[in-house]
Amino acid sequence: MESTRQPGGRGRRRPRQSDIARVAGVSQTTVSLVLRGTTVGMSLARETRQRVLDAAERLGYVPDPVATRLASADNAMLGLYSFSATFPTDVAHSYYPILVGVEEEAAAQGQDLILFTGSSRTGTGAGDPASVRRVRVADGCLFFGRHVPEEPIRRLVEDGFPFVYIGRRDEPDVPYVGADYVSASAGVMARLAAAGHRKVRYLREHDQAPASGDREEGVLRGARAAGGATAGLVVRTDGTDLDALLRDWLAEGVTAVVVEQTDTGAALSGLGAAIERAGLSCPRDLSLAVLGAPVGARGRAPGGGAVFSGFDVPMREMGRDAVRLLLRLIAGEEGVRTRRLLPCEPVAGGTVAAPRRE
Amino acid sequence: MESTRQPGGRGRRRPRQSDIARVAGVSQTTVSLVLRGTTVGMSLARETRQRVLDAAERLGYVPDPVATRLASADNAMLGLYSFSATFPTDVAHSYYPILVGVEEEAAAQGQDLILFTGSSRTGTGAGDPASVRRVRVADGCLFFGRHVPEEPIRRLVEDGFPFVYIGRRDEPDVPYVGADYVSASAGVMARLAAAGHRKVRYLREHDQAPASGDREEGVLRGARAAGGATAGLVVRTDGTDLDALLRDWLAEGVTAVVVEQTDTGAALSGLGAAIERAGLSCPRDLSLAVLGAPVGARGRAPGGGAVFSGFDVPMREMGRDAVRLLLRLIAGEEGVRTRRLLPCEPVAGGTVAAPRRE
DNA sequence: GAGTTTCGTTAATACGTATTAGAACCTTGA
DNA sequence: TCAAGGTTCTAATACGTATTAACGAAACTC
Repeated sequence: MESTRQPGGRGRRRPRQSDIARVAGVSQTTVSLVLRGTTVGMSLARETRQRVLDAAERLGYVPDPVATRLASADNAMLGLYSFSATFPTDVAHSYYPILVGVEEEAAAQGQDLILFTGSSRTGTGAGDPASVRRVRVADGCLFFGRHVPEEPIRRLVEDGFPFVYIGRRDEPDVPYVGADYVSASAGVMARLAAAGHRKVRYLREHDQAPASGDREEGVLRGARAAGGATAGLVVRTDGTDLDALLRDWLAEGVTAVVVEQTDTGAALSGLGAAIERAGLSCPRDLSLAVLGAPVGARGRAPGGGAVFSGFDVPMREMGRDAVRLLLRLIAGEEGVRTRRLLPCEPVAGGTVAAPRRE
Repeated sequence: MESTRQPGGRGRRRPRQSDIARVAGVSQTTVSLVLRGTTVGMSLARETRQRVLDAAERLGYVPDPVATRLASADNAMLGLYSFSATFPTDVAHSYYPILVGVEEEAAAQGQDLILFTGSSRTGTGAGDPASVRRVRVADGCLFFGRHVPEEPIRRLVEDGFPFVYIGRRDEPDVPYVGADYVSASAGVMARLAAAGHRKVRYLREHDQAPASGDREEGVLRGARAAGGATAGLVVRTDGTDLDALLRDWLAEGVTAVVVEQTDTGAALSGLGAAIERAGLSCPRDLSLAVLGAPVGARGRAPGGGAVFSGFDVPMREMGRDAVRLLLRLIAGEEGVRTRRLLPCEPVAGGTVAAPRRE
């Protein structure tokens, strides 16, 4: 690729501090001092300052983020690195609200966002250490995605580069902002028990992410607390025939199903379709609770336009909080709580009712 | 702020090329040549090369991406500036597929994206000239959003800053990648006429964007070509009572309605609701065509799960193509077609049928 | 009026890598 | 023996900004 800074022909080269210096009749150092805000002990004549500012304005100067960064300063840019595609192609892009929150808070804090792309490409591999290292052009970086290579993250920790993970992590020393899936999931089980359900099944996908493990732990904890039967509680959906599963459950006297909500939402949509195919209605024949309401699925519950019962994942707030935490880390603040779990809002919804009496 | 590069106390400084050079007993230049792969005309002794590689391996060298970018005069960063919020909060974020396309192509081309939020740091509005000028931190920039302040754009053109608008623009000298709404809309009218419709109405929102104007022009052109009645063809929805409108249309013998699809999709959803309230079915009682199928509205057509008839806006491809065009502009290529209109895919759909015979 | 402080500015350098223009040495051919 | 050419490497510099040390001039002290 041709150099950006030597555009052939018409296009003017982008102005740098030395250009301003020439126009204003001062040195590059002075320009830097004026634009950067004087360091302690430095003072500049008001008139000189104004001349520099005018020249900068006239030339349309904007600092080069890379050079600024190399000279070791902050450039008001936060990185955003996703281990899956940042903008997923399928409709159920469950991460979208996180982006909204990140953008909101970044804008409010006067930070721009650098979206690091290519993290999902097969060629370099998502966790390619060299790929992750790019994030250093930013002052700090947010990471998200369910599956994360540990090696590059460890490197960043060693180097002392400020970053925050969106979603709970097991590795020590990794700052994160996550959701308290354990409590929220236990709460869902408690509400099912309170509604009278004694035989409940938990449908989750085959997944190793912490977010999945936390939900399962919460469900099991809630089941124990409710004293209900827990044998065979958990079922994974890899290749399962959901229609057969549903029949078996009903035959066994299962009155409620808890479904994990993941990126794809495959388990939920699959089960919903099975319920409709069986000619059943929810919550009349079967109560349904969802752990983390799917973003696009409002009013899509089988057999009506009800909102799913369960809880809401505070994705937007996670995004916002992650930005705030990252900025404090960048600022080098002491005593910041670097591992945070946000509470999930319970959703009463319309897909859970008392079990039908035979 | 603490420097990232001086990890306090024990942590050893990251090795750089000069460290390798010292260990291997060569110059920094040689290290760079070895690690980067020799440039044309350069040759290195196999033995030297190996010594350097060994030293690099032993020291755990990883190139500093910031320095690399500064030295190669290529930040590999494209800007993305939206005149509305980059990540709209509401569900019908019709721009989303554009983002998908932009990210895909940027990743494929090894470019990162800088997202500008409009109101940054200065706290000024989205269209503020000072705000727009900030995009110059990137090598080039993509713009999108229906309503655009012209002044800052003109300024960028003057300065020769490479940028591409996503969506057609009227201003001369503004490179863009848009969709050919005129042809596509005319095509929809032609298909309606071919299906036997003689009395058609066009419902659009009150809007000044080129995308709206193009659709109207296409509809009118298509109507003329079909020789149908065009009097009172166009109706705008600002505050209109859609139920009354619908009644009138049916009384007049209107058999098909063409609806413009915009950001909000208000016209379409409003009309759909009116049709359902009137107890009518589509396409039995009224054919419905949409100019640019709404992203989230698949299977939401009134009275059934049909796909809307009309055309698809190739948003993803627009995003990809815009990135490609921008990179060619940045490279200073000559003879690039800088104003492109992409064809829209016709969608047969299920909401258009032959008019009902009385 | 010599010494000290303060003010306003700049020269020099650092950051880590890429690239260009040779230097030093060796081989070859006449 | 000398010029021509090739091979292997390095010195110097560029990239654009931040920072430190220092300098000249003016203002103050005694």
